[in-house]
Formats: sequence, C-alpha cells, structure tokens
Amino acid sequence: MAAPRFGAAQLHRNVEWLHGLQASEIDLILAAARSCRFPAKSVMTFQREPADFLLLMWEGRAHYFFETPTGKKVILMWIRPGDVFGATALVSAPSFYLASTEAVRDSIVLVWDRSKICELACRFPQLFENTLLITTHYFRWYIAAHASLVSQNARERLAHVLLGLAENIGEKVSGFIEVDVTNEELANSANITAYTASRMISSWERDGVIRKKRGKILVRSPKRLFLRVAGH
Amino acid sequence: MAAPRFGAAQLHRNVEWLHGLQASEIDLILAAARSCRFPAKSVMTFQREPADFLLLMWEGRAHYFFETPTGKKVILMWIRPGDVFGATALVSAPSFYLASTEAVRDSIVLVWDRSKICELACRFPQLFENTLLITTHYFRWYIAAHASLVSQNARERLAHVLLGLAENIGEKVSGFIEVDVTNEELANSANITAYTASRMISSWERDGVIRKKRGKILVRSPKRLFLRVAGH
DNA sequence: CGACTGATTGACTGCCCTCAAATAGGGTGG
DNA sequence: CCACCCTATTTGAGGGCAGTCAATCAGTCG
Repeated sequence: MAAPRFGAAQLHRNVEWLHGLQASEIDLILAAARSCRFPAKSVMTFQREPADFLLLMWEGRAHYFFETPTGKKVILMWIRPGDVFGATALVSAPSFYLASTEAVRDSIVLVWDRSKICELACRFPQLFENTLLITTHYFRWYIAAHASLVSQNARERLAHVLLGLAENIGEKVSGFIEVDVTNEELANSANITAYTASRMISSWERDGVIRKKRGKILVRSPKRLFLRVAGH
Repeated sequence: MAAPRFGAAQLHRNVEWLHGLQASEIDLILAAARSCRFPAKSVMTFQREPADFLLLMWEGRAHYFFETPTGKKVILMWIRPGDVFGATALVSAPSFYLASTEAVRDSIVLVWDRSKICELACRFPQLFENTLLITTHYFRWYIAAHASLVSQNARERLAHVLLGLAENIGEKVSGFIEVDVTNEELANSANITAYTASRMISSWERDGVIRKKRGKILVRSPKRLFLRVAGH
C-alpha cells in the first residue's frame, strides 16, 4: 500500500486551517481532496462565479485580485503554501467567489468539492472555527490596506508593498533581497500607475537603496528604504 | 414568571446570525446575554482592545470606524438592528477587535462574554457557520469599497455613499427621503474632505436633486442623483 | 535578428486637498 | 423673546500629487 501523496506527514509547515485537528483527521480531510496543477499566470478561481471548490495552496504562489468596472486590476493578498483560498465554498448557502485568484508561479493546489468540504466541516466544526480565524487575518490586512489607501501617498504605499514582498517572498542573494515582481504588479498592489511606480523605483535606485532588473528588484536594505520614505 | 425581555418571540426581524436555530435554542442563547444601553456618539468597542465581548444590535444604529495614524477618521459599514458585531470574540484564541464601533443613535445592545459565547458556539456550531456567512457580506462590502476608492472620483464616491444611506437608513418624508447625516460623516464615509463634500452637495442642491439642512439631507430622487453623477 | 513585453522619461493637466475666513442654524440661559 | 455660543457649513484662492499620453529605450526569447 503506497503512502498517500498528501497527508499529515507531508505537511512541511503548519497549515493554520487544519490547526487543532488530529493527524488521522487531517489525513482523512486531505484524502478527500484531489491535487491540481496551475501554471503561472493562470486564473484559478473567478470572482462572481459559483464557489464550488475550496482550495489549499500546496506548492507555489498566487494572489487574490479583482478588476474594477473600469478595467483596472487590483492585487490583494498573496497566497502562500499552506494557505486556503476560495473558503466562500464553506458557507452552506451556495454562493459566489468574492475575488479572483491567480497563480503567480506554477502551483500545486489541493481542491475539495463544495459538498464534500461542507460535509467534512460539519463533522469537524474546528474547520469552521479555523476558517473564521483566517478571515480575521484577512480583515486585518484589509483594514491596513484601507488605511494605507486613504492616509498614505503613492510613495509610501509603494514602499510598504515592496517591503512586505521582500519580507514574505523575497530570497536572500549575495547581500540583497531579491523580489520577483514587475513594476506593473507593484503598481497594481499599491494602487498607483506603473509610470509612477517606475519613477519612484528609479529614484530609490539612484539613492542606492535598491537595484532594478527586468522583472525583479534587489532590495539592499529594507531598513534604509523604510527610513527614506518615512523621512520624506 | 415574567416573559424574557429578549427572546425568540421578541425578534422583530430575521437575525441572520441566528438563522437555522430552533426558537428554544435562540431563547437559550439570548438568555445568556445581558442588555446594555449606549448613548449616541459613544464608542462601544475599541480597535486593538481585547475582543472580550460579542454584541448584537437590538435597537438603534451604529457604524464601524477606525482612525488612521494621521488622525483621519474612516467610517466603514453601518450596523443595524439584528446585526452582530465584535464577532472577533468568537475565535478561540483570545484576540483583539479589528475596528472600533460607535453608536450613532441611542442604542440597545445585547452583550455576551467571550467565554460564554465560545461555549455556546461549540454547542451550536451553526453559530460558527452563520458568522462565517456574515463575514462574506463584510468582504463583499470591503471589495466594493476598495474598488470604489481606486476607480471612482470623489463625486462618484460621495453619491454612492449618499445613495446607500438613503436606501438603508433614509426615511420617507413628504416626497423626500430624509437622511440623518452630517457633511463630515458623509465625507469620512466617502474618504473625501468635508470641504469637497460641501461643494458637491451644494452643486446637487443647485440642480434641485437634493435639499440640504443642518445635519441632514433630503434626497428628492435617488435615480436623478445617480444619473447626474453617472452622466459626468 | 526581429518581436514582444517591461521599463523609462518628459510634458502637461486636473482633481482634490489645504488653509483662511465668513456665514448660518439651533439650542440655551437670562 | 432675545442675545449668545457652539457647531455645521460655505466659499474662495492656491498648490501639489499623481494620473494621462506619447515616445523611446532595453531585456529576453524565439
């Protein structure tokens, strides 16, 4: 009998959504999912479409996003390995995804059918409770984003986004933190235009705080970047 | 034996948070709360303070809000009778309120201690599920607010806020919808300054779409207001 | 070597904020 | 009933941040 590909033993990190459950229960829950590959840049769930699946990022990276009626793309939170998304599927009344999700890297995702995961949640109400806890993180993020949007200028917002990315998805490379992100992604995350983003990044590069490559940024010193923005 | 002041029989409207529970269960849950009066303009829960209570608006009106580090007040969703708030108290790990709530009218509120409501939720997991459903409404609101903030101009945002208020808390008075709200509250809801709000309201009044009184606005025709903004 | 996507830069514009000062509504106390 | 005060609101002048548009430049991958 082969070992399961996805089980409690394979969890490299804490999956907050499964916190408080026994290993055997986790195996049971994971066994009810199927795994799915999404190439980079593919949209995994679509805003306003029926929330028929709950998903767990196993390997890769993604982010929530939506488009405004005017066609502007807005990037929300990042989704990292161990994060669940599409949790709207857990509410008993059939409903719709609140935002879209897009793979940023090639990703492996566990997928549960709505009916299946609702059934499991009724059996293990801890899943409801954990989901609720996770929504509080999302609200915290959203309130911070809202505050940023109404009280910070473009430069501050961009620096904040870049520092957040450096901390979360940056990789240390020879004295720099390398962040794989385009100006456009930064701009859409900070809610500014790519033109404005480019101007500010150039000015930081002139100051020697960062180095810019095509499609990536090397942050020399997050602290100096922070101070430079706070100072102005 | 006196009838309880707060019980299933006293629920004038659907309390979404209690959906799917039996009347006897609802009585049990309501009996575990105490009622509390808050005068208008009093702050009921404070952002970042321990989330020790879950609350249910019984009678009155309130809104969520927070203040930015720069001291700017941001008004979020309204709280109407039948709405629960401070639901952060339901997560098992002790946590903190994500936003502040302020009574706008004199209000009567049911209050549960955190430990008590967690205990009840474990007994009736439907409460978790209902809370989860309610959070989806909040997210929907927040995504709409975010979209509005990044893709609409001040005039559109203000009109949107005013139309929302007219629909939700407006009262029909001799051909007008009377909305009890100051320019400053409108401005803080639309994330503009009270000066800008005043200018726009004046222009709408000149056009005859609304009438302005001290501390209130009479909307003549929501449809015309909507069109006037959409047209520009 | 094209072709394509990402990034840069300048010039211009306009929305909305800021600050200052005046005006007016509504309640209160004498 | 009137004078007074506090708060809500109005209005003008001025300025700056960041968006828009257009054109160019630069990596990267067939």
